[in-house]
Amino acid sequence: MREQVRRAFAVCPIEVGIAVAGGDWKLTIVSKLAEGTHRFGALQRAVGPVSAKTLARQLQALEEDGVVLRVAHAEVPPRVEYSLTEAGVELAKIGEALGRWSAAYLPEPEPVGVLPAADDASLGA
Amino acid sequence: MREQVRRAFAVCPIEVGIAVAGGDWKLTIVSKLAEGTHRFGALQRAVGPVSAKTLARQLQALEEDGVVLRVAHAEVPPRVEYSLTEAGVELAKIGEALGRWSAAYLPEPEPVGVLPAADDASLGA
DNA sequence: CCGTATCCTGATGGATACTG
DNA sequence: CAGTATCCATCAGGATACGG
Repeated sequence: MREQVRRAFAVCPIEVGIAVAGGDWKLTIVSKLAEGTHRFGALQRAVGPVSAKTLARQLQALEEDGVVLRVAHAEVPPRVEYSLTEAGVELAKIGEALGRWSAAYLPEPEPVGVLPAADDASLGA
Repeated sequence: MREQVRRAFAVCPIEVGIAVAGGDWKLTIVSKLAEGTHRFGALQRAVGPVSAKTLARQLQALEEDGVVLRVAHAEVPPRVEYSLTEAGVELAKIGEALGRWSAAYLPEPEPVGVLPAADDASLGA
């Protein structure tokens, strides 16, 4: 378990959860792994615009906190597969809930330059 | 809505949720407010070892993201009361779920200096 | 292919002192 | 009481180059 997580225990369980899941990309990584085992490269493409360094670090942190499982195959070229532990599966559900929450309560900002479609009313009498 | 949140929309809803709730103390603040309206000072004591500056900033962010409601009373001495919006109430539920998750899956680290109780087995044959 | 090493930047968060 | 201003340390995260 990481030091950051250990320190959060002194405060409250919610902060522990934030310490584990709070970093950028982390819950997205977990939600992608909830769909199935991914290799490193596939995961990077699935998650979005995340750098390899950051993805690797977040995966290490998640592994150390018991959320993801890492299996390296001794092959050439190398193949490393990531999946969820039981704790990870449960955490993924919370991630899904958070995604639903933001979709429900935070209106997507209109992209700049996109005008609302004209309808009959806007054409006047 | 804050710029950080706006950018997260380009990735996925989960990252939006992280952008809103991911900061240190934020979910703890929300969970405390779920127990009822708090004044600034009371909230600071309830949350834990958070500095006034950080608490004020997190509250501003949460207000801007539509999670908390801030009501300032024109009195001397000043009185400011914080409470949750409907979105905040829902977010608090996710915070509770995260707290339960960490309590269930992350074993509390033993405080340094505490030794496991000796039992018969440890005394050897 | 799967990372790590290095360097860099900006954001976060605490301490302290101060204001309305 | 409820913050804000300033300074500061730390760290998260990206870019690039390189190693196994």
